Amino acid sequence: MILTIRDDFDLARIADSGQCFRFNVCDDQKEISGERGESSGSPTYRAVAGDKLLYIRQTGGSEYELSCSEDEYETFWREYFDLDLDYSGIRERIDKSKDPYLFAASEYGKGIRILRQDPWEMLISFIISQRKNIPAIKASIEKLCALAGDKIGEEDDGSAVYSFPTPQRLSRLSMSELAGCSLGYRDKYVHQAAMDVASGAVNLDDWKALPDSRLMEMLLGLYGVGVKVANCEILFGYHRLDAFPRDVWINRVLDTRYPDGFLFDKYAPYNGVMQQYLFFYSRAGQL
DNA sequence: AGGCAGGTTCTTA
DNA sequence: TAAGAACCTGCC
Repeated sequence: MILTIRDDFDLARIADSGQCFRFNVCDDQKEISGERGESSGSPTYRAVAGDKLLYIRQTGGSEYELSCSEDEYETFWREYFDLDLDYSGIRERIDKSKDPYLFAASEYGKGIRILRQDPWEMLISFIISQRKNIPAIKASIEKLCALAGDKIGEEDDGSAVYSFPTPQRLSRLSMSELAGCSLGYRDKYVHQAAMDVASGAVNLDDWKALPDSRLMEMLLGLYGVGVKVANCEILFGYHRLDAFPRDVWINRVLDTRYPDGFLFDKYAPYNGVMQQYLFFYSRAGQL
């Protein structure tokens, strides 16, 4: 299907923003419609979320070609891309003269959106993320999916695409199988989280109703979840846009650029969006 | 070869 | 309550 998106929306920046680990650019000139028309310019991206698979490509200024049906777009991907929230309006809250660094970061990261990803998938992904770089995180997640997910598609080269494992499937993996996914010392965290969710002892959907402070408490009660991972889960898994995960990059920015403090009050309830701009900008070497 | 990567847990004072 | 060490693995 063809879609028009006028608000901030940049596939390359979203894919590289660090909030998602199964949203990648396709190597060669992947065709979406199947016709072998000359696909000029912009590359195709592949997004995998839960058991959904999407190919998407920018075809014009604000026009995009998606591999899904209009029905699947309306029931899933529209919400996934958070297309009902006005990100350019959020950017306009930044005062160029009063906060020049964030302004520059927001210009650099224009087009980033906070995807509405699944709490379960985000929990496992960010437990795995601790003390790993992004390629290593992605590699571990793909191994888990291949081991405990279902085949949901096939690439042009014949390789299979797998869904993210359900809690039940993941909880049934042995420790040696988990070790085979290069999880390192995180294997026990992943196993315990899968057991907790699969058994029903933890119900991540019920937690959607909790106030921020209670949600944070519950997350910190999980084995292998500390403050940073909990904040990532709150921002990316529960889409609470004021959460502000502090990792090494963000701490570096706060230390060097905001010695007198970041304007959290000013940017509420969208501090998490600002965090994404800062993270993306600093990680690109702009410090 | 040693250090480090989107941290958290465990141990010790 | 607060530092400091230990932790898997892969890649400079």
